[in-house]
Amino acid sequence: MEASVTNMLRDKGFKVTPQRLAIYSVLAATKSHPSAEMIFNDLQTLYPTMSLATVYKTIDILREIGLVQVLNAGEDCFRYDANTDDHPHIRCMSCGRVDDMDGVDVSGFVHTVSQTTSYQVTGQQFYFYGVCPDCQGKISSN
Amino acid sequence: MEASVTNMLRDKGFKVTPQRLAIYSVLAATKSHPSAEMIFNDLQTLYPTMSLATVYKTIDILREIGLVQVLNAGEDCFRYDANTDDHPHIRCMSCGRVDDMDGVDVSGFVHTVSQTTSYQVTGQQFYFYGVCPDCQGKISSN
DNA sequence: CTATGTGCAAAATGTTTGCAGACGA
DNA sequence: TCGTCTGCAAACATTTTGCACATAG
Repeated sequence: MEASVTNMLRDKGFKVTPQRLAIYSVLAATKSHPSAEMIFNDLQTLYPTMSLATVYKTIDILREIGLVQVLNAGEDCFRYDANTDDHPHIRCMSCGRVDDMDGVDVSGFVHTVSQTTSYQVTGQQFYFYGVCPDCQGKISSN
Repeated sequence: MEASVTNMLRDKGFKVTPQRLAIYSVLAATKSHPSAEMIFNDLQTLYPTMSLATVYKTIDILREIGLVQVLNAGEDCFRYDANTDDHPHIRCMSCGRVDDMDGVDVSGFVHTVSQTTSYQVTGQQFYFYGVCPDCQGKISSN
C-alpha cells in the first residue's frame, strides 16, 4: 500500500516526501473521513513542524492522482477518504461523525439515473443523514 | 405561493418583511440553485440596501421552517433550492451549473439502503457530476 | 545541482455575529 | 409601543497563495 503511493507519486512526476506518505497513511488507516485539520492534528506528534498548507497541497495531489476522494456531507469543511470505491456516506446529525455505507450496490441506481439525464455522467456522491447507533442510545436513555 | 410564505413565517412566529419575501421569491422563481451571493446580486436592483447578512439569516429561517433545502455539490459554498422534494442534483464540471434531475424516483433506492444501515435515516442528498449538454457541444466543437 | 516541496505568514473566501437604528404587528 | 429585524462592520473558519529555505532525485 505504502509502496504503491510511492510509485503513484513518482509515476506522475511528484516527489516522494515523508509528509506526503504520512498524510496518506493517516487517511489509509482510518474510516473516520478526517478533515484537513483532523489530519493535521493527527500528525502533530510525529511531525510537529508540518503545516496545514502542506496538508492541503498534498491532499490536492492525492486527489489528482486518484488516491483519495473528497467528501462534503453538508458541513463547512471538506473531508477526505482514501477508499475511492463508489460508496454512500452517512452523517450523524447528533454527533457529526461520517460513516461509510458498505455493502450497498449503487451501480444499478446510477445506471438508471444516468439514462434519464442529458448530462454525460462522470461520477456521483450519495449522502445520507440520520442518527448513529451510539446517539440513538444516548437519546433514548435521556 | 407568496401567501403561503407569509403564513408559514407568521405561524412560526417570524415577522414578514419585504426582504424575506424577496429572498424567497428569488429562490422560488429559479431552478439555478443560487448561492447566497447570487441571491444577493439578484436583489441588488430591487433592494440596493439589502445586506448579505440578511440573505444568510433569512435562508436559515426558510430552511428551519422547511421552505428551502440546502445543497453542497462539492463547491466552496452552499446553494439553496426552494423545491424541497427529494430529487437528485447534477453539477457540470465544466461550467459549474447545478441542475435538478427530475423524474427520478429515489424512494426504492433510499428504502433499500435504509435497511442496510444501523443508523436511523432521516434524509439524504444525491449529487451527480458530469458534463451538461451545452458544454458537451462546446467541447466537441473545439 | 536543479526543480520541486515545505513551512510560515498573509491573503482570500464564505459565513456568522454584535449591535444601533428601523420597522412589523 | 415592543420585540424583532435590518444593515453595517468586525469577527471567524476554512482554504489558498507567495515566497525563502530545504530537500528529493
